[in-house]
Amino acid sequence: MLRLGAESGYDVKRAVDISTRFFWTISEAQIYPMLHTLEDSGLIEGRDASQGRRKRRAYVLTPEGERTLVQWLSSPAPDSFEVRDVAMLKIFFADAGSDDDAVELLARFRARSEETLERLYAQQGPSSELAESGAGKYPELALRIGIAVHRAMADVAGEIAEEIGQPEAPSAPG
Amino acid sequence: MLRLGAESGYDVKRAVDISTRFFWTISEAQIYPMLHTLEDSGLIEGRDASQGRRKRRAYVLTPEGERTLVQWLSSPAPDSFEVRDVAMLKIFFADAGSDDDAVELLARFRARSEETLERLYAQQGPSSELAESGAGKYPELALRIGIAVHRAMADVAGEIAEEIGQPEAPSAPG
DNA sequence: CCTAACATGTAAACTGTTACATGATTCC
DNA sequence: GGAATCATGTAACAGTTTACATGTTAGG
Repeated sequence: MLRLGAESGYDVKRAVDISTRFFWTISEAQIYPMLHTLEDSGLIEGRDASQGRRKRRAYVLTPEGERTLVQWLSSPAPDSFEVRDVAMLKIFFADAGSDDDAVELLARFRARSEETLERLYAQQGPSSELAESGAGKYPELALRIGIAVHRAMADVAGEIAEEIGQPEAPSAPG
Repeated sequence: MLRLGAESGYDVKRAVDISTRFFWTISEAQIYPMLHTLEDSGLIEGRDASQGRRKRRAYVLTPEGERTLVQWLSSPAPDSFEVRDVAMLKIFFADAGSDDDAVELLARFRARSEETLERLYAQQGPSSELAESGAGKYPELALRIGIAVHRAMADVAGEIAEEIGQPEAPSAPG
């Protein structure tokens, strides 16, 4: 994030909240200790950037930090992928309840993705905070992947809810 | 999982590994203490099911456990959704490296989803472990959502990789 | 005979969150 | 004057994983 224009820990937190948070979150309590650790290991360098009495520390990547970042990008180690989704869990175990309950579950699942999509769409285009930060092209491509994923989730949830609502091959109505 | 046919802690772990693990994982070290906790609170009931000298404890849901499960399914509390994906993070920060590195990143991202898809497809159909366990219809629908998500990820990653490989509007070839 | 699968458990370590604590500055 | 935002930090807690520890049984 420092490489993409963030200077302070506060900046980093804000950047994460509007960009990576759909596939990686952090809390403030992690950031400040981590900045100290990174500075101690020489990957970033901080300088005092206090404005008047408000204290502030501005960091930049050191050449070694930049190298380490590039190495990490091309490291062949398997990239861990973890999902923890209570909504999916509820759908999985929905046989315990009624079909109506399950349709409700799927509706909520879908609504969640639709809401996420709205926020993701808002980040697209040249006037968004993401584009204006001049971060490069890859953050926007990551955004596109996020949109594709939530679009797929919303669509398939809608499909399934409809199928449950009207069971297949009704045996002679009336 | 006890409701879907698992009896022992070992059964639960196996069931998780072949079904929910794409949206919820657990380790063995969580299961056995949790089974004790659930038994203490009266939601499940265990009996000794040792076979010869091999000790084994078989659990079933109590009526109260069943009620609690159904309540959980219909509880209106927001369902937390967390993703932690190192591959997405690398794509997001790929401006730090070369386009070739990014294409490689996307290829691996895609391959990961394709591999996951193979395992998910293997669980579909009437001869799969999932279907044979007679768990009901919702586990299969959850599976369908997983397939849709990974299908979308693999497809969009392929698209993007192709776009980077051949930049748009080439200015007079040769 | 040996390996894989069945089966249960604990201790230590690690990661991350929530809540708390403090204070400055800007904008309405 | 008050709320929102900028800004940094710590302590306690919760949740989870890794590594260890142990023993049985079935099948090649």
